[in-house]
Amino acid sequence: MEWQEGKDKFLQSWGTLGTSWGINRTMAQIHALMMISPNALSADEVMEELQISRGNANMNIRALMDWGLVYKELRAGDRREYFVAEKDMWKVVRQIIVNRKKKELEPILKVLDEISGIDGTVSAEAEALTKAVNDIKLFSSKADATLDMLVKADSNWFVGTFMKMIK
Amino acid sequence: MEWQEGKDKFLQSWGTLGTSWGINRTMAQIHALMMISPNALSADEVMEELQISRGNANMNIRALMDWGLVYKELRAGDRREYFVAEKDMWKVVRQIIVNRKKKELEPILKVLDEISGIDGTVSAEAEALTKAVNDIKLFSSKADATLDMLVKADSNWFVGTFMKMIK
DNA sequence: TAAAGGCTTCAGAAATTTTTGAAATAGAAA
DNA sequence: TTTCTATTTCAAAAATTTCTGAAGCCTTTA
Repeated sequence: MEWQEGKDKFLQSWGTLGTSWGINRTMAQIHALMMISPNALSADEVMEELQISRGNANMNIRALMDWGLVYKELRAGDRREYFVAEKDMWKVVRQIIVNRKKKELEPILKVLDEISGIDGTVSAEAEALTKAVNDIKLFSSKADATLDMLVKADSNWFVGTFMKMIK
Repeated sequence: MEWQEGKDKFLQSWGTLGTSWGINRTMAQIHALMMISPNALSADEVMEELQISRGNANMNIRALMDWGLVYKELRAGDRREYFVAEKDMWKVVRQIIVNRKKKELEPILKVLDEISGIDGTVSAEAEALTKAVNDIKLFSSKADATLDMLVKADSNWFVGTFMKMIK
């Protein structure tokens, strides 16, 4: 397989994967492009490579920086900005966990707490709701703790201790 | 908080959560509705409760059955079909992992395998691509193994052994 | 066999998300 | 200060996803 073909296939697949996880195709592709680029890229290079508009490139690069997956790099004597992606997969995944946990797990836990205050003794429906909410709360707080642990753990610890355990 | 208010809040939040994970709002809401319902529901009840069309209800209930999250229940002397959701959170999450792993992780691993066949010695670009692909492959196969383990494990084992470990 | 009740399908409509491109803004160089 | 280059913003357009509703199908009952 040619390099160009492999690259295109990778960018394409990564975009698709992003889509099915609620991340927009372009953001995922920009990240993929930066992951496989040996040097920092300018907005123009991203636009050219992915055939997207300046606005689109700008907004998604910004979003990737907000997620902590891409950093800005400045060059002396050059007014343009360049960008590099975090390339350590473990750090990438950790960063994604931290972000999504904050944006999604925490709000739902808050809602569940509010709901679990209802009186579950008045009807079968209310009882079922209370039970489901409590089950989910229990599960979610365990998931939350597990993710915290994963995030704090470093890659070596994870690979060593955890992978040994599952053998 | 009233039961009705709690229920609405739950259905709404669960729908939103689904959306940010690439699951459509209605499918997530139907599942939520069935999770908190003490008895099996007919398509008409789902339509009524969520104010959606018959076609929409039918398609999403079918999809939930394909995912193994909802079962059909027949009643003697009644031609209608009723549906119940799997209510054990551990089983629900396991089922979701199995499905998404198959639909998303496996295809990407296949693509990565294909790409990793390129010659990484010809340019810095090709080398960077090869390295990134190999890193992702390594990480993904570990994730794959971890998920397999989680899926095979039962809830008690998980809570006991694993949670003890992270203390 | 016909009629009735319920389920499925899918083309078009509606809603939502993403992208464009040009104007506004920022800030460095002249 | 003015000009020039680059970045940001955002309303409108395009693309994509989801939903509707009615026609057709399938099964049971009369």
